[in-house]
Amino acid sequence: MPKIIRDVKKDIFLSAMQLFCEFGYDGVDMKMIAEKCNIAVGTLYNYYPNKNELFLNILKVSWEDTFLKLNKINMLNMPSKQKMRKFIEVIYNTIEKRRGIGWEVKKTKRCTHPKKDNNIGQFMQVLFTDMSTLISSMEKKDKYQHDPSIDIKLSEILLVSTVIMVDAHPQEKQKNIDYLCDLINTFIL
Amino acid sequence: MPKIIRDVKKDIFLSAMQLFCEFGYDGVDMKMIAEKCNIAVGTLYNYYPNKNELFLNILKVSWEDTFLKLNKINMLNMPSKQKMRKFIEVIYNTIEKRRGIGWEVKKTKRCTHPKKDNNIGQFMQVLFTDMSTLISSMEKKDKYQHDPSIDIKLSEILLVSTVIMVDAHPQEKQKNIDYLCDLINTFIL
Amino acid sequence: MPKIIRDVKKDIFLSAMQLFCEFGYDGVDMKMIAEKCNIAVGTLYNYYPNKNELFLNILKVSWEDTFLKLNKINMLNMPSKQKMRKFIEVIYNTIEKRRGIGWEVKKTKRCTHPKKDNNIGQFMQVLFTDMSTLISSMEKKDKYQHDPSIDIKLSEILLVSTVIMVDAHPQEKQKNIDYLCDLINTFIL
Amino acid sequence: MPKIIRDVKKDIFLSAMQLFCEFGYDGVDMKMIAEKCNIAVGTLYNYYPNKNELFLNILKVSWEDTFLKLNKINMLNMPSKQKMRKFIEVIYNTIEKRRGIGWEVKKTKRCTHPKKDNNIGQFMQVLFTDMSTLISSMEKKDKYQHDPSIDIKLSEILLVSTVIMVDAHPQEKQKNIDYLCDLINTFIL
DNA sequence: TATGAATGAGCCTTCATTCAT
DNA sequence: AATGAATGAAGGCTCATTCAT
Repeated sequence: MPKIIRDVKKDIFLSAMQLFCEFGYDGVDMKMIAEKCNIAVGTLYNYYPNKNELFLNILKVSWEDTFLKLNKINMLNMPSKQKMRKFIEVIYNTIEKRRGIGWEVKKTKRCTHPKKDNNIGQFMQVLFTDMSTLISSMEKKDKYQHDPSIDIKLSEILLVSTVIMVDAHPQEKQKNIDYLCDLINTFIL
Repeated sequence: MPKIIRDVKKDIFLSAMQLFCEFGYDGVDMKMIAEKCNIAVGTLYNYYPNKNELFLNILKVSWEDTFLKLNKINMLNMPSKQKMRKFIEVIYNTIEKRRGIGWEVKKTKRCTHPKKDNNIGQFMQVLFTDMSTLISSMEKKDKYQHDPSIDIKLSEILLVSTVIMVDAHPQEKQKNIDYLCDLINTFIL
Repeated sequence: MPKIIRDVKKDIFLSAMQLFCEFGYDGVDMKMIAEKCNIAVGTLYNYYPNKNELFLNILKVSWEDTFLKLNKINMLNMPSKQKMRKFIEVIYNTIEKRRGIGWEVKKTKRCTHPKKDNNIGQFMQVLFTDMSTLISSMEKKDKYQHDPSIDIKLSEILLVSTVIMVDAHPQEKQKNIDYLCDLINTFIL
Repeated sequence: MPKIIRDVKKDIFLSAMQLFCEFGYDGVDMKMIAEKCNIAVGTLYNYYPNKNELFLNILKVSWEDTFLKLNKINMLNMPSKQKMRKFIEVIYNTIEKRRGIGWEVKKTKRCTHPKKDNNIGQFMQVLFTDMSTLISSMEKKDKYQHDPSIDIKLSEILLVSTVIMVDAHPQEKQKNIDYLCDLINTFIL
């Protein structure tokens, strides 16, 4: 019978995630997180070296899970368009769950805070790249077939468009997904 | 022979714009702006009442000009797709000039600081709405014709997609525009 | 054997009080208070949410204690004039201890900054009112007996007169009190 | 026919007085004064070396006039109590007209801002002294006759009490004056 | 490990005063 | 004398991070 030991690190992770989702990076301070976990501020720093890393970690883990699912879909044997729809559904769900954090997708290299070296933008780059690798396995229409940048661009467009749909029209999930499919399928065979 | 008088207000405007573009709203402080203009911090406040207004002003002016152009295009007598291309070119140019500021798009609904409510998000709402009004005059494909939300969604998707293209692939302007046209034309007749 | 733990909150309270007494509200800044306590500015804000609250707190606590004493006196069974002397002694002592803070009396109605509305004036109103309630239980001379404003006016006059006596003639406590008694007893039976 | 030349110095004086009356010393800034006079801020400094001197000047001139009147009354041949009533009426009127400035009466030596050497408190000392000289010529009741500090104390009490009456009960002028007479006459023969 | 008070650099904004024109 | 833009020191407050217990 396993002893119920509170997994503080997880606790922090989840609480911070909720807060970041609701208020965004700058809208959350370490005290809020600590309070939500019922621990002291100092304790946070026993598990995560700083606010930035904590945020980054949340971002990474959130998407790791998503990528697992995307990979599975990718291995299925089905037409690209069908795959793409499944793709989009998974991405939509992820962003829907993460709300606020989703927005940080739009912080790329340029918008990094100059003083604090937050490498969030860097993470986004990785996210886009990973996503594009998956997309690269889908067949494109002739016109785009030989364009080396099509995959990364599709992944970028898909992600930011999903984010804004989730944010601006949260009630219309199904329709949003349909739009997004139509949108991306423009390029898919 | 034009008098060479330094137009401080313009100076501030431009310097601030560059900085906001590069570092985002939160990444810029009034001292940075003042230093970039070689003026004292206090001087900034002779021209703009506060940081938020300065930013908002940059945003507004940037887009005012753009809307003038978009309106002109809208009145032209030509097929929707042609119009749309011209549209996208204008928008692309605007965002290209303003770069990073585009990212503040994220300040829409959810992610506004609970405490310091700068009304940037409010501005973005207006921007999206105005844009969608213009788009509403273009004929959509049958499938989308009776969807009341299509215009606003197209404007949202167009804007965020343009922002990310400009940001991530600044060297491929022509190709980006082509993609964006293909993307949006998916919905246009 | 009492533990010698520095009570920071008390420390701040006392230091701030001394400074406010000496220099008035506007003459004191948070840095001065912090320096007097040998703490960082930020620490102040761990104990009091802002300068105004800190000041108000000092004001309130100072007078809370005083009102307890005044109430006790009020319940005694003795001629009004005797009561009044006891009253005045207590008030004099309070003001003597708090000195300069008394001057903030001026923050009543009119002279409040239009912009930064600290509610010191509001507090003074309450103070005057409470005081007048106590005074109302004392018998007035016939001439003033039916005047509804006599109590509040007496409390106002008593307080400001005490403040100025304490301030201008700190060495003559006994004589000051005698004057004040004569002054107020003009109206008391 | 005298040319109508705007007396700028007088203009500044009057505008500043009105503003100081309404908003108090700290509630008025040089720009407000300049705007009220329709002159540039810099121009103010051609007439008054700084804000403090301007304020002081207003204070002095305001009271100079009052002292002229008080002196006249003092020379009249009438019972002390009658004189005193006339006295109080003049003082009441002065303070009533000056409202906000009246309050600065209560800034005595202690409450001077430490950094800026404002000698307002100093002025108040002079005011009290002058006033007490006038009062000294009135006959006191036996009990107080040989008290060297009675005159200054009476002047202090009279002034601050008048200020608070004017401020707190502006509608009851006549009654206020009656109270003040009763109050001070306690000491006058 | 946990605590949470302490830190202090940093931010936005104000305003009396100066000075080139 | 008049102008009013420019100055920059201050002031109130925040918050990521540290550290003694």
